[in-house]
Amino acid sequence: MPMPKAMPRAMPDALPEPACEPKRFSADCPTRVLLDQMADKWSMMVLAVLRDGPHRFNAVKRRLEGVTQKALTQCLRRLERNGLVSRRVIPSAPLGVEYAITPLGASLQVPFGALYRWMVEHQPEVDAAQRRFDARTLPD
Amino acid sequence: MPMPKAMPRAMPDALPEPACEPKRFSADCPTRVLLDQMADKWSMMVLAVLRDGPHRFNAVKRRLEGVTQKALTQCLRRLERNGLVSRRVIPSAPLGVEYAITPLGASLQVPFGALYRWMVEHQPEVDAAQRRFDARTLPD
DNA sequence: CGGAATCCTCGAAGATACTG
DNA sequence: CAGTATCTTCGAGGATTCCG
Repeated sequence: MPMPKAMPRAMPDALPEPACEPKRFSADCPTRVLLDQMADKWSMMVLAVLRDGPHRFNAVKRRLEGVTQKALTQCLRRLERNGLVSRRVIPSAPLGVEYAITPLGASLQVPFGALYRWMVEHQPEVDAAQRRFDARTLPD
Repeated sequence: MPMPKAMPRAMPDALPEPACEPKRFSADCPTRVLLDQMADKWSMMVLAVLRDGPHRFNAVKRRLEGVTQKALTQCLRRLERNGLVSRRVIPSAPLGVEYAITPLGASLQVPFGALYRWMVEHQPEVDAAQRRFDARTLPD
């Protein structure tokens, strides 16, 4: 599984303070690692599930409606690789793997909470904007 | 351009408070619209550029290293559709289009600031976790 | 049970060319 | 200048099967 194929690691630029000079931005900003992680269809929900305590693979899977085994495996691998989730093998009878949130993963939920609140709060505006846009473009 | 092909609009579930029941999560949560927007390679940088004031298309393009006109057009369309950016045509001589951040888009930068600070602050830990993971998996 | 390996498809990203 | 149109490529994502 050659996962880290083209992991970008350059240009510590991003968007700290209002830059007024013609500063240029590059796509391979280190913060992209996290944005890409959040972009994953299931990452945030996995973290939400694991907030209730450690879960086995199928226990997580059962709480995620419509996730495939492959997608969940990839998602958990990436969360583990980024240090947000830990994986522990239980040498029991039929085999068992337990996933748990790490302190790092738990700390992410503070800023994510702020973002989540923004999304819930402004969702009507976004929805209205979308309907306005679609009304202007589609029915031509 | 039939952009809104399968825009999900269902299941107001997400991750509000520590749910302790076997609540199930679905991928077509409304908050995905915003997460997918943030996931875009250039969205956040476009917003950062527009924070300095309105810009013409090529003015934005010049500040984004490596972006193609197609990618930038798509990105701006989506930002406009979601109500985060406004588009204004200037009927000048050779034609001109000015993009500006909306109040809604500006308000997003508050929670995003928190997230950005988390990313910068914890990037060393993420980086270390990645190196640890890769050291355990690759060199077998 | 918790995956890894394989095959397949479909849609997104890039390059190029043309236009109001 | 600010896009749209068309073609191709390429790889993520789903379905299925096999393994420790």
